[in-house]
Amino acid sequence: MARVAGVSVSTVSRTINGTAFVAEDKRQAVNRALQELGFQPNYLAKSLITGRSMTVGVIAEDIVSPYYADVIRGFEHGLFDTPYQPVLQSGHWSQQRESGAIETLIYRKVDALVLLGSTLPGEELLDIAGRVPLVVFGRHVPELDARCLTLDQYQGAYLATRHLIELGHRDIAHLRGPDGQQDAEERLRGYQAALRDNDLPSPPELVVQGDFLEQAAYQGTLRLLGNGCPFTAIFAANDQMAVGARLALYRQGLRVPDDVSLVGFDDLPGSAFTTPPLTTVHQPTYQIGRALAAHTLGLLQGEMPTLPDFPLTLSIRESTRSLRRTAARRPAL
Amino acid sequence: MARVAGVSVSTVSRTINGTAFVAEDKRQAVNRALQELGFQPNYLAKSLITGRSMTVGVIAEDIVSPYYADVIRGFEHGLFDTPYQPVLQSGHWSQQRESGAIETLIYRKVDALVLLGSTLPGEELLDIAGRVPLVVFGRHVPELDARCLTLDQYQGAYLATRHLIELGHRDIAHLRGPDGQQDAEERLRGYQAALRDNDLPSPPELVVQGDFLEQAAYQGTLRLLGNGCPFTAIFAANDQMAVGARLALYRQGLRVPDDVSLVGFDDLPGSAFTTPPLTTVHQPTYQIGRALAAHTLGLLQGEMPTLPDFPLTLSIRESTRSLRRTAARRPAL
DNA sequence: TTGTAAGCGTTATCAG
DNA sequence: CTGATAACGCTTACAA
Repeated sequence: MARVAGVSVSTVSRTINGTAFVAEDKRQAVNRALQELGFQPNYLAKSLITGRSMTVGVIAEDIVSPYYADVIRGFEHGLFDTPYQPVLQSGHWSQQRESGAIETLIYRKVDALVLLGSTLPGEELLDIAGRVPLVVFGRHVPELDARCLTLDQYQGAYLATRHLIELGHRDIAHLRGPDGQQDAEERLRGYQAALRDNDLPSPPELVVQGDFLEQAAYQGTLRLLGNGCPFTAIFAANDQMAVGARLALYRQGLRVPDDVSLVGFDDLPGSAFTTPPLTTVHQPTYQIGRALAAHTLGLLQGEMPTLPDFPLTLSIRESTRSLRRTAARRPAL
Repeated sequence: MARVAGVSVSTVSRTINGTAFVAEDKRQAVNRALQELGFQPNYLAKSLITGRSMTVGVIAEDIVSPYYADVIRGFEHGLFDTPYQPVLQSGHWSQQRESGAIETLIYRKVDALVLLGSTLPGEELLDIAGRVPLVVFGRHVPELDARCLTLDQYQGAYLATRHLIELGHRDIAHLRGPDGQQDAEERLRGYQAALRDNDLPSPPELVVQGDFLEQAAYQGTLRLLGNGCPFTAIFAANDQMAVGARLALYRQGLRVPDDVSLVGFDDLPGSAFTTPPLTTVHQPTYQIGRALAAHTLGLLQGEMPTLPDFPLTLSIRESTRSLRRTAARRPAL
């Protein structure tokens, strides 16, 4: 390449990277040779010496999940027109897979690591943060406070439940997420707090276990309808579970929202198009993705950026309605 | 590292990679030092010399789309327990973005490239195939026949339409995908062929334009209902559009399947849980992902693997019903 | 079996 | 402003 242009390799490097002034004629000669050979510098050699790979690793619990997918989209957009490239990997909800993915990405010399959800213990995350700039979403580690973006799940659940209460519902069931999962626990607490604050009972029979997926919510709703404890509304711990519940209600001939009001959590892309469109707690996933990207970029430039706060809001659509216009009743089996 | 173990760098390299026999005592010394220092070889230096990065680039039109997400999941699973790592990028349905993503990945020296859908012209793909082992899904390029995995969209659409015809429907509308998009055109052709083969009319007013998204399908269905041309069934070009149509019908007080039967295409993860569960053309996306992974692996090992055939099947659920049990009628406005 | 030394393709340093 | 030349951290002949 340098030979074709008739200059030294250093001059080629300088023209390509604009690291120093190069005389006009030499520069043109280099550019001509560049064109002619379709030359591309070797990224590996470059990174080997600069010590930076210009990539940022992103590990999502599950790339398939529409929830994380939207965060990823925001993150990607945030990195457009930036010299940095996102490199995605799945954690597959497994500590082992997640550790593996992290090691791989560090091994590949990513300049920063972004975790979209994490099943790893805090100390392990702390250890990783010592090896590579780390940004975490959906998981709070006290020692990593400035690098963790979390949403107030408790508040979101409280909002959702209060909405139902304000509509006149008194018997509100909850389809909860997996046992021990941080978000699931927070959402349960928010639900319970809203009931308590309004002097409403919260019988344990009205809380049924789920795993954030449709199938379990479907089954759970059927059990709920069968256990003899009346209710007029359901707060599902996420939209996928709300969809499962909605199908169970449909199969039992119960109308939403006429017979049972239904609220979800997440506001997935599809939730505005369920029948009826789902009232749900909106998570600004795309914006979160962009904020994570901006934060990472700042970190990479040696700044000490801070993460913004994202309050959760309620998207009120058509799956909830005032109880005052319909008689409170136990749904028919 | 070599100093700590008291051996030469070559011996370290040989123990790590098992490239040659190393005396037991030295090997142990090396392993001890490895542990002690938490040493990790530099991937960049290694790849620089071996010329292989042990990564395979995957570019999906849209990582957010549940359709591609499932293919990706299959692909990732297919690469588990393999020295190869997938590296994902989005093409964002734009030729420019897609080209950019491809260049980046080639620049990063991926050992193979997998395209999940592509908007690029065939000749460009051909050019890329000359630079790096290429596997393409959802796009057929004659010169790259052995590397292209495509599904018979025509056949799938034919199946869906014939199913409706067999149920007694005669006036079947079609919500088509974007103009010029290969799959969309094939599905339209399959729909038209099924009608023709059964001596059914296919008035152009019953075909409305869409873009594979819910919103346009919603609007399109409203137009369909307003244009005075009666129909008893809708074949949507994909599940997302079916969902949009279903909401429009709901808003107009039309029941599915009682008043209008509805068929989708793709069988997305959520389509089994819409209300009612959607009858749709099933694409074995996860299996496809695994097949693509196996094929890529074969290619990387210098084999000449062939891609399997995936016939499309119909998942008959609850959004379609026989017209014989209900009077054929023009849906009320 | 092991060590030495020559690269891999860049950028950084330092004379000129 | 430009050209040698030394790294970067590894693998792989080639010797020993």
